[in-house]
This record gives sequence, C-alpha cells and structure tokens, in this order.
Amino acid sequence: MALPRSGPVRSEAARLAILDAAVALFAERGYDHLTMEGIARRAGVGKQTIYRWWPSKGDVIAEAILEGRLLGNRRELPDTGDARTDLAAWLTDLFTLRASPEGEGLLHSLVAAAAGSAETGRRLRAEILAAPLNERLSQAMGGVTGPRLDAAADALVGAVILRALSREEFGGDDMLLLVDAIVGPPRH
Amino acid sequence: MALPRSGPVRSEAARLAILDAAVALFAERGYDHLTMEGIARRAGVGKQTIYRWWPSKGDVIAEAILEGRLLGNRRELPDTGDARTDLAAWLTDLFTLRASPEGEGLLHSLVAAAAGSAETGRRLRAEILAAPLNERLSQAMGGVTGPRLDAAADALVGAVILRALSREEFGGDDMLLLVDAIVGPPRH
Amino acid sequence: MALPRSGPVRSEAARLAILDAAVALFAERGYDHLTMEGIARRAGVGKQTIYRWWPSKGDVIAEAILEGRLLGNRRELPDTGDARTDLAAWLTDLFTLRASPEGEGLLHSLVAAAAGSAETGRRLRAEILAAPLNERLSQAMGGVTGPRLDAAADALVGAVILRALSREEFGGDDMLLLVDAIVGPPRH
Amino acid sequence: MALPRSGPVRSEAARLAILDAAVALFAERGYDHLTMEGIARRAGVGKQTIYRWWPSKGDVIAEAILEGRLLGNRRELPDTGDARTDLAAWLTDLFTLRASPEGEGLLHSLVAAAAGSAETGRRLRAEILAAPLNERLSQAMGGVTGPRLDAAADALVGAVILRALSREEFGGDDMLLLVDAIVGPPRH
DNA sequence: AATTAAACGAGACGGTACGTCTCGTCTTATT
DNA sequence: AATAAGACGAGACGTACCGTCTCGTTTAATT
Repeated sequence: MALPRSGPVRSEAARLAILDAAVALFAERGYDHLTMEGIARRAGVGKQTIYRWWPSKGDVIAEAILEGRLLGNRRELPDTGDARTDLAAWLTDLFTLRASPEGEGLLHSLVAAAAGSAETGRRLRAEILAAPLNERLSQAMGGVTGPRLDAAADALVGAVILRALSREEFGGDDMLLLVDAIVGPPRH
Repeated sequence: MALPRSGPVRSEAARLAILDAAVALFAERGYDHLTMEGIARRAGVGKQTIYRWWPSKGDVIAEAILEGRLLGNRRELPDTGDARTDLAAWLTDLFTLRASPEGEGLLHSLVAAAAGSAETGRRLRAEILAAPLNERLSQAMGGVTGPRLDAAADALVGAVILRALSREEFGGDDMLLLVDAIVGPPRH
Repeated sequence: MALPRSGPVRSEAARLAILDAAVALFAERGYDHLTMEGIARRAGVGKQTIYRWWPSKGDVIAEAILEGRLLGNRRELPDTGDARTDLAAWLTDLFTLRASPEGEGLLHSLVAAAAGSAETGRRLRAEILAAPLNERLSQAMGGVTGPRLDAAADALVGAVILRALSREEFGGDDMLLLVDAIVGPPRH
Repeated sequence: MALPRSGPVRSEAARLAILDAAVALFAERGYDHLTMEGIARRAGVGKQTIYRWWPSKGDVIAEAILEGRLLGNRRELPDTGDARTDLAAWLTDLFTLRASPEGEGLLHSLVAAAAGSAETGRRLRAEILAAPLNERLSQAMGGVTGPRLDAAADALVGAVILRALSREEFGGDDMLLLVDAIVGPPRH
C-alpha cells in the first residue's frame, strides 16, 4: 500500500513534452548528439524536471521505446502467406532503419543507446522481438518454442544488427539466405 | 612519385603512446568516458598530435582494433576436436567480454564504438569474424563457403551481441543450442 | 476597520522556527550562502510560508536583527567609569565580530545584508547605534546632542566597519586613537 | 626565475573584454545581479577563460577597481583653497555614488563586493583613501600623519558608508558637520 | 455541528546560474 | 614541419535555488 503524500502531482504534460522532444531530436540528430539540455530546451521544460524522473538520456529513450514511439509499426510483420519471404521483408525493413536523412541512422542510434543504458537494451530487444515475430517464426519452424525459438530469433535479428554495425550491404537475397540458414531451407 | 619534404617525420613514439593510452582508458572506463583530452594527457602528447592523424576517438579505437590491441587472443578458437563445443566455448568467451571490472563492459563499449564510427564497425566485424572462426565454422557445416557461410557467422556472433546488449543471461547450454540452431544438430 | 475573515491565523511556531533557522544558518555559513530553500528545510516549513510573510531573505534577517537575535548583548557598553576606554572596548568587541569560526564573519555578513536590503540597513544602524552608545558618547563629549552627536557616532562605527571590510588589523591602541580623534584627546 | 614554458600566452584582448563587460554589468545591475555567465556572454568569451584567471566575480571586480575603472576620477579632490569645504564636497560626491539609475547603487554594490571578497575590500579602501585625500586631510589637520591621520580618514569615509548603508539622508550641512567633528572646528 | 477559507507541509514546475569538463581550433617555443 | 603544452570560444554536464503554483490536511471564525 502506497503511503499518501500531499503536494503537487507529476505533470503528465511535462512528461509527454519531454518524450516528444527526445524522440524528435533522436530522429533528427542521432543518439550521441542527443543532450539533456537540448531535450529540455525543445520541450520547454526545466532541466531539473528531466533529472527528477530519469537518471540519464538513455532512460528517457528507453521509455520512449516502451511506448512505441521509436519503432512505430515496424513491429508488425507483413502476411503474404509465405512466412519465409515475410520474415525476409521484415528484416530488410529493420535493416534499412539504419539509413536516416541526417545523423547516424536510427538503428545505429538505438544500438548506441542500448550499449549505454541497460534499460534501453532490455527494452529494445523486447520490442523488436515482440510477439508477431516469435509467432510467425515459430510457425515457419514447425511449431518450435522455448529456448530453441529464442535462439533462432536472436540469431536472425542479431545478424541484421551486426551487418548494420559493420556498414555491410545486405540485399534481399542475402536476407533470404539468412532466413534459410536459421529457419531451414524451403521445403519443396 | 612522392614529393620530398623537409622537417621531422611522424613520430612513431607518439603514435604508440596514443594507442596505448586509448586502449588503457577504453578498458578502464569504457567507450563513452573515453576523451581525446584524456588520451592526450595520459599519453603525454599534445592534443593536436592526435587530431593531426585521427579525426575522432572512434578512429583511434578503430586503429587499435586493427592492431589487435583490444581483442587480444580472443580471435583464436580452442581446438578440442569437437567443432560444436569449440564454437560454443569461443562464443561464451566473447559474451563474457561484456563483464569488465568497472565501466560498461568491453563488449558494450566496442558496440558503442562501432555504432558511432563506420571504420570501427567495419573493423570490429572483420576482426571478430576472422579467419579462424570462418574456417572452423565451415568445417562444422560440412565445407560450406561464400554467402551461406557468412550468414551463419553473422547469425552466431549477432545473436551473442544482441543478448549482451539486452543484458540477457546466456548460459553454456544456451550457447550450444544456438550453435546447433545454426550449424545444425549434432550428427551421431 | 478590519474586514472579518474565517480561517486559521498566522502560526507563531512557524514564524519562530523560520527566524531560528535563518539566524543559525546566517551564523554558520554567512549571508550569501543563506537561502530561502535552506531556511525552509531547516525550519521544517514550506517555502510558501516564508514567502507569504517576507519578500526576501534580507527581510527575514532584518526581523531577526530587530528582535536582537543577531547582535545579542553586544549592544551594551561596559561601564568602568572611564568612558574613553569603555568606548574603545566596545568598538573592539564590534570589530572582532568579523572573525567567526566558519563563513565570512558575522560583521561582513551583516554588511552584505545591509548592502542588499534597505530594511536591514536601516535596522542594523539603529541597533548598533542604540541608546547605550549615544548616551555614553554624549557624556564623553561633554553633553553634545543632535546632529553633532550623530556625526560622531557614525564616524566611530563607520571607521570600524571600513577597517573590517578592508581586512585591516585594528589593535586596541588604534581603537583608543580613533576614540580620541573623535571624542577629543583625554583631558588631564 | 620563471621556468620557461611553451604554448600560447594569456590573451590580453580576452582580459580586457572581461573587465569591460564586468564593469558595464556592475554599473547597470549591481553587484549581486552580476554573474560569471553574464560576464562571459557580454564579453564574448568562454566561461573557462574567466575561471582560468579569477576564482570569483569578486576578484574580477577587485581587478577592475585596481585599474581605476569603477571609481573613475572620483578619487581626486576639488581644490578651492578651503580644505574644509573641499573635503565635504568630495564626501558628498562619494555618498551620491549610492544612487545609480537602476540597480542598487554603485556604493552599495562596492560594499557588497567588499563584504564578499577580501581582495576587493582591501583595494576598495586603498583606492578611496588614496593619496589626494590623505594629503589634503593632513593639511587641514595641521600636518598630522601616521596612525592619527589614518584614524581620521577612516572615520570620515566610514561615516559616509555607514549612512549610505542605512539609507539615511546626508545633506551638505551634515557633511560639513562631520568634517568639523573630525578635522576640528573652523579656525577663525 | 456544519460550513468555509486561509494557513500550513510538501514539493513539482520553468528557469537561471553555478563551477567543471570536453570539444576542436589556434598559438607558442622547442626540437 | 612536427611536437608538447595549453589558451581559447563554445556549450553540455548535473546541482542548487529562485519564486510560483498546486496538492491534501489542519485550524478557526461564521453560520
């Protein structure tokens, strides 16, 4: 039971303004040009109001991910009936996140954020590996679940991240190859 | 034809002192506490001497990786005769890189460096996925080479990186499961 | 005619807690480390309770002076029969106010408070130049009163303040010399 | 003998810009609205450049006083032949320093600065009590010098400061009375 | 007794300034 | 010409207070 306390209550308007500002700046300039001061300025908020609720910029971003503000609808897989091509298409979409107009690319920024903040790391993986992927992947692998499925999901997404980090190109054929390597070759 | 030039030539002593200092600070405090100023101080070198030869701290680290100063002998796989357990052991070793005494863990720092610097990203993957891994993996997969082998290598290493980023635990059994998922189940 | 009003009246307990806290912090850390927030914290009082009754920290201190909490019994002169040495002793006592264990010295703090707040300035002079000094000084000067006496009193106290501000030393002999300069030389 | 050092030398342009800015802001807004940040902004200088050479705003102001930028020609006494009226006129001029267009008055600010900074206190007294006053005062008192003269000078200036602090009015007649009290009555 | 309204404690809010740290550039004297 | 040293303008860091503004609770005088 929470002990009641008098006094003003946390301002939801400020919270939203901060997350909005953080997301906008993150998209525009990337994670490591993101500053607490910049967020406060853009949000029209005192710095202390950010520090009061989040210990670091990483945790602000983590909360934004949790609310689905950074990945948008990228979490949902297409459904053409062919799980193999659906998975490849979704991975390609994830991969191309890395190229954003200015800044270092959203995917690199997410990875940088994850590297710097435990909470962001946890949430990023949880978001990306959300239900839709697991479900479809499980189907494609003949109903596998548990650690075996987790390993496959991590391998799929991890490979994409690794190639994005290395600035390797990754064509549609490569993506199909990757899916096959993990899901198994197409059955005739 | 090289145009002749008078005056002193680049100081190898300074170059080494800078790389040594960068590596030491990187290991002690992690990538994002690493500063140009700190490197110069520790190396006993003017800041300009760093800026003259490297555009950013990411590129200093990239050169250190290239010279094998950051991963040490972690590039070499054990050889017990059983490729499956050798690969799992090597991946576990890579994964445990993430826990360093202080700072954020070497693996997180390497990932942060890779996210922030194209050159570091390229070199990091090239280093980790060096010949030893490819060779052994190829053997374990029955002589596969080319894009098919690359996909498997990326999946293996990518999965480890993703779990490290998410601060997920990753036991020896999980690692074997992962290897099996990609290499294929153990043949009797 | 006061318009009648329901509701609680001003809390004397809060008023005293605030003045106590202000005096304690003033003595410990000096006028310019004194903060409204610190007073509220120490007094166990909401900030608004201070702002409701005083417009600034200077006015809180002014009220504390008015109630004799800052100068204590320093307002009273010794009485040895010899007005000349009594005055010198009292001035020396005032001067040594300037050396307090920590902080900038009570006298400097009082002067800073007076410089920053009109009300404090008025009260400080009124307090220091209170009846006892005027009476004794008048006697020593052969019954002079009015502007002539005021000028002498201001000269005496002002000289001490000026030397305190300049961190000049001021020995007992100097103090006698000062008294003589204003009161006139000792009559045989 | 100073040990030789390579590297850039202190920028005189920056030093002057800082002192100019400090003096301007001091005059416009008073000592306690004076901020390091404001000085840096106005001077077009990094904050570190101020902190590199002065530990506090008090010391910046102290240096400005030392260079005669704050009191201007107020240090010089008029010379009408009558020392008594010259002294009174000069004291009146000093007193009216306290009324500046906006802010708290230059004299209050100087006193606040002196209360907060030992160096400023020392320099302020040295500046105000400079040679011209001492010389004229000595003449008016029949050639007195040494501690006896110092006491008189401190009494004169101290009385003016005390009345300024207390926001007491101080007319020309009062000033003559003060001079007489210390210098002695006019000889016929 | 019930109503009403202000005083209270607590503390969140948008701000400003603090003093420190690092950035990348520029200026010295030395080698 | 490259170096070690480090001053410079710039600006972010995380903290401390400012003065204002809710909150929910407590306390009186008025109904």
